[in-house]
Amino acid sequence: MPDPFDLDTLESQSPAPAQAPAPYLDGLNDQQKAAVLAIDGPVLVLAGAGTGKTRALTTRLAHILGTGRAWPGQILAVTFTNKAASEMRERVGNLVGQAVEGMPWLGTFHSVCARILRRHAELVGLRSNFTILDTDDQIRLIKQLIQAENIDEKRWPARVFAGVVDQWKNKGLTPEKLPADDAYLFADGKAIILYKAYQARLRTLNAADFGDLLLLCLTLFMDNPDVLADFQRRFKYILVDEYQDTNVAQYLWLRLLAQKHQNICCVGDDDQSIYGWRGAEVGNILKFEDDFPGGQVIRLERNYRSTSHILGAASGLISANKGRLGKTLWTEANDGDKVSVMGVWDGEEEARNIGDQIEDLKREGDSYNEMAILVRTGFQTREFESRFDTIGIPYRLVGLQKFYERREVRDAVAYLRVIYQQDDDLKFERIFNLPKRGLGDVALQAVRTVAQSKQLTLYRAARMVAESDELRPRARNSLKSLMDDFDRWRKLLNDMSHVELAEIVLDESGYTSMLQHDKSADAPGRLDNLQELIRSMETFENMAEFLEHVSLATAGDDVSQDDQVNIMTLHSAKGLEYDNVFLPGWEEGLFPHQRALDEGGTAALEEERRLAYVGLTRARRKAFVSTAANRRIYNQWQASLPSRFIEELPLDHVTREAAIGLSQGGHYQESNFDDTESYPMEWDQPVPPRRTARYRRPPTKTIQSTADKISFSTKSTTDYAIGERVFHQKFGYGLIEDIDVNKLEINFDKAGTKRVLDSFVDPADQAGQTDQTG
DNA sequence: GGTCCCAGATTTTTT
DNA sequence: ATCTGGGACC
Repeated sequence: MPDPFDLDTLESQSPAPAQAPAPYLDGLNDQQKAAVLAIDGPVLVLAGAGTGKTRALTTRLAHILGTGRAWPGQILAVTFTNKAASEMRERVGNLVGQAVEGMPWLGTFHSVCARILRRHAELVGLRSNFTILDTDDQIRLIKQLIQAENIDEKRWPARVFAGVVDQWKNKGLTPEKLPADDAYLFADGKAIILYKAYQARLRTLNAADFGDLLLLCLTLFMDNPDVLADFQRRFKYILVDEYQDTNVAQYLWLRLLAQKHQNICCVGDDDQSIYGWRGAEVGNILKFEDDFPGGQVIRLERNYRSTSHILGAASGLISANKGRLGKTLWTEANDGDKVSVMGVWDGEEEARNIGDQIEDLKREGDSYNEMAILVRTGFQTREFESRFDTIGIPYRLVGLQKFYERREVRDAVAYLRVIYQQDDDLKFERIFNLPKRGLGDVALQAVRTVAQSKQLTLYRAARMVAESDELRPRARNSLKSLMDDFDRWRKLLNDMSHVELAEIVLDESGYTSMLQHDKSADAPGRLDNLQELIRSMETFENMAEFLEHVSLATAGDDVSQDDQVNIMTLHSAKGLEYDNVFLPGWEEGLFPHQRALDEGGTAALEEERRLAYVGLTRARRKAFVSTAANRRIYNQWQASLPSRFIEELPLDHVTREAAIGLSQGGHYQESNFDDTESYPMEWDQPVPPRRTARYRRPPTKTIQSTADKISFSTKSTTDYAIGERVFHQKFGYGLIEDIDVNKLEINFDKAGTKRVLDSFVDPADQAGQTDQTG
């Protein structure tokens, strides 16, 4: 058998086709079988939620390998996340055994591109050991460039430009291809200059950011037809997961690679496209048939996951979207319970309610692991955390804080990277004075100057500065000792395991003791994380493998064994499923999110709706939607209307109820809630069910203004008028000059003209009476 | 060079 | 409310 890693011996040969029986087809439905067997030519598999996509997909891979159509090394299989990639690897492995080991091209877009680039780095101006920058490094670097260009950093923050660059790279735009108008996206037309400078700087540093991995790979292919031809010949079969999430660059990349054999299979679901905001093009999946004429489209429509009420509710909801490819999901499962829609007073009551429901379910025998709370935005988890802490429900926050993004982990990795590869200037800079060792701006500047004038890496320059009289004795000695440490550690690289070395470095660098002496509350947690990092290193052969993993990975995907309720955002819930799913915060402005309503138009609203669809379809047995009448956001109370998505749920599949807090006082009319004519919820008097110390400012005023409205407005209005005199805690008295929804432009007597939110001011004649309630 | 304080910002997330 | 980054001050 030829070496699957060697391009030249492979060329276009393939293993002898074998007519093996196909036991793995047993138990697949007809559509799934079709998706497995349609091997030649372009195929689009439209896989609805819960239709057994992964099973079909992995079986397809097993089928290609099992029938001898291709060697493992001739299959390109790309996913978006490491998690999806490893799941696929594992499941294919279960079907075909060892052969999966030889599938070097099963991975994320980024890891596959990195692999290709490391082979041909010199063709795009890099060396094969190039560093992969993460977002943090990227922003750090851009900040330097912005300063160098004398651009006001306040007005034009580095992180914004990082976002702009990312968008360009997602679209496959190199600085040369950038439309002239795009220059004005940042810093009054200097955007192109900055972009060029940034790219040049990356090349000098022998580094690539995430976007570059794809973009450079694309450039490599387009500028080097022979290289492209090699890969085109090699990849006899191409498989793409979550095709609806591909961006333009990825799409172009795939199209180039598929050109020769045309055996590309794209799997996805247009109804689950929720990453448009970061460059994903639903268009890619919608125009598949144009791009690949003669391609087959196979629909997986039988849902194996949810009850028919849940499926009915989700299908009804998503049917409000236009421009879908269209699928009709069906199930043979029984009806189950209807989707519960609950109205509550505020976020606190919502958390209390869901907590109670969870306890009931647990008492009935369900496990916490099979329950999930899916929120729209991160801050919504707070309310649940504190409630669950109080009543003792165990929970885990999924995917909210990424392991490798934690500061201490990044610091530790920076040390290891500099040891392994001393020319990593950015990482060197990161730990230059960390822990504090008396090397501040002056020292750093001195090193930079030398590096620049002598064209050296920071590391080498630092060595020189340490030997010179450049710095004062104190700093000089400190630097010298740091450089000696690094030299010593580097020698140890060959003598001991990467794990042992990491322990020694953390210890000797003083990083551990810095944390041990840190009296802040999170220091112990940080130390734990370092322990965890050391432990996770053991799963890698050597330092090189570990570092490559860290660059491309985010997760410490160790799902703990305990029985815990899962709390996560809707986005990170994609691809997961639970018996019981709670969907809190279905309110206009929160979900759909205000920002989507404000700036994204119909497209953004539809994406929000798909997000709701994703949320509902995560549930196997029970789904609980809730909507609060009041919500505190950034410490401001806001009255809110039920999300339009609630209204879009077909009545046959939902039950609507109000929480105790709303019905008890008689202010809330349940009949109103059941009657779609009278949506939104109404109440006679906006009296909160109870007040706590934290409930400082009952949202009385705003509620009255929204309560008489019948239609769904996307913004709440203010009840102030231009010319009205108001009082502000901080700015004093002033006159309203302009109103934009709930933002007031006020000319203050003393403070001048400011823009403030209406909830911060009171009518001048009531000043001092309305705050400090409770 | 280090510490303290204030202003400003705060959707969604991968790699 | 809470976190971060930058600038002022010791």
